[in-house]
Formats: sequence, structure tokens, C-alpha cells
Amino acid sequence: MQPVHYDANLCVMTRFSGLIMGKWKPIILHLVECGIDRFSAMQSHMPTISKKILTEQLRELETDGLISRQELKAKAPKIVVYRLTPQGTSLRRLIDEIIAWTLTYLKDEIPDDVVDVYINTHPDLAKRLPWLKHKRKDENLS
Amino acid sequence: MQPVHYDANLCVMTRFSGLIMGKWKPIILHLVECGIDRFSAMQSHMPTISKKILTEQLRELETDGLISRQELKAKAPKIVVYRLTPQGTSLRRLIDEIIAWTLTYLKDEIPDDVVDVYINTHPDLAKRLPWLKHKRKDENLS
DNA sequence: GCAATAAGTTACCATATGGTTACCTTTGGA
DNA sequence: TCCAAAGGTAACCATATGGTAACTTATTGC
Repeated sequence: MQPVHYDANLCVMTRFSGLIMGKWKPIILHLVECGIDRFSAMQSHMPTISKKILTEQLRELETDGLISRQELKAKAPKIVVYRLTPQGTSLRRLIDEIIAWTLTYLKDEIPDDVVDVYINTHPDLAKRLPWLKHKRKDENLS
Repeated sequence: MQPVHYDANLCVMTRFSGLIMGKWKPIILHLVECGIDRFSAMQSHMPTISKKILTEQLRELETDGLISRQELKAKAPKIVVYRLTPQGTSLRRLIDEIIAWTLTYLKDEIPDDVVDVYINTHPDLAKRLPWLKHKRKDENLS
């Protein structure tokens, strides 16, 4: 192999990272997919996020074409609704693959109740985690 | 949906991000997979990385169980060889999915020669990018 | 007329991450 | 004897990212 020069600024993974890897972005995309589509509703699901940060993250997701932002006019206080775009939806499927891999990677470390939250909120996840079944069965026996 | 409280510190995506999303880690994993297994060889493929950063990233990948580090003893200058662990190998496959998604997401923006580098260095990638075929065909015609 | 609510914005602060440059250690060979 | 090469450490610096707290705007119900 001759020396190909890799440059982190051209790295596709770095671009992906910028799209999705903000501290709150995976959670925001998940909430939007679940129909938690309002600013204040998102805040109540993420009690430790500040308004500034939530605004920033939503704006970036919008600029990157992953969510849409719509102001409902003629309403009393301003109402804004966020939705996943088709690109956002396709990204959600990839995120599910990442979650499945990472849960497997962390399976001896992560608490069962955290695993349960993922299983309960991600419909197709359980199928991808064969080790899960055995773990639950063992627990039932003990 | 009742208000489940999401905490970015428990977020599996955040854990995944820590494993892989350092500025240089995807490139390092790729090089190691390709058999570029020595410190100095990696440096010559990443001309702008410093020794300190390369050392740090390698140590983190090792701590996280994605690569192994072996000193070959009784050699003149110290020789160290890095390899992918089985976990590192399985992660590489997931990274290929991420690259495929991101190349599709960026397909109108990313220069053709950068796409070519990815195609040439990732054996199974071309199959996942149906839009690529059309692009190449158009170019041949013009 | 006044408070409450949704969805922010502004100014400012703290820490994590990446980066530069110089120095270190071991050993074989000229 | 002393230099070169491999694979680092140490001390220090710059910027990006996330965070806090207070203020803003528009409208409706009391």
C-alpha cells in the first residue's frame, strides 16, 4: 500500500459526527420521531438542557436538513412544530444500528433498566440483540 | 407518551461517540485494518497529526478494547505493532454503514475524487451506493 | 391593566479537545 | 564514540463546545 494521505477535514465520519453527535442531538431526533414535536415538550423530556442549547441544536438539525421547523400562525403564544424530514427518518434507522452495536458492546456494563428504556422505545431493537433473550431468561429463573 | 427523562450522560449514542468520534479515530481504525500497524507508518499516512495526539488516540482505542498493542522485544529500536481486536473488526463493519449513509447524504456536495478514495479503500461500499453507478455512467457519456 | 405562557435571545463563563515544540530512551551500526 | 531511528512524554497554548441566568416578544384569559 502506497502512502495515501488521510486528512481529518475530508473525513466522512467527521461530517457524520457533526450531523449527529452533539451531546443532545440523538435524543432530540428520537423525541421528534416519537411525536414530541414542541420546544417545551422536548424541554420537559430533557430537564437538564437549557433553552439556548436546545435552540442551537434544533437550528443545526434544521440547517442540516434532518428536521423541519414550522410556526403555527394566528395562535395565542407562538407555537412551533418540529418534524423529521425523510433524511432525518433514514438517519434514525442508522442510529438504531449504532444503538444495537453499542448495547452489545456495553452489555456487561450497562444497567438493565437503561437497556429496557432502549428496548421499549425502539420497536425493532430487541430482534438485533440475541444476547438479551438469554439474559432475561436467566433472570426469570433466579 | 408520559415524560421519560432523557439524560445525555446515559445516552448510548454518547458512549458510541466517545469510542469512535475523536477527530482521528476512524482513520486510525481504517489504517490498522489495512495492515498499517506501526506508529511511524500511521504518521506518514496522517501527515498533520502530532505524536502526542496519535499516542493519545491509540491509547484510548486500546483501553476501549478496539485495538491491541504489542511491543516486539529484543529489537534494535523499540517496535510496536497495533492490531484490530474482534470488537474493533465488528465496529469497522458498522463504520462502513455510516460511511455509506453519509456519502449518500453528501452525494451532491462531496468531490468525486474523495468518493473514489472511499470506494477504493472499502471493498463492499460500492454495492451500497446505487446512485454512484448512474453518476459514473453520465460522466463516461459526456 | 396585568400575569402567564411559548419560544426564544444575549452576554458571559468553564471545560474539554486538539495542537505545538522540545525533550527522552534504547540500541545497532559507521 | 556518537548518531539515527522508533516510539514516545512534558509543558504549555488555542479554540470549540456546552452551560447559566437574565431578558424579550406577542397574545390571551382574568
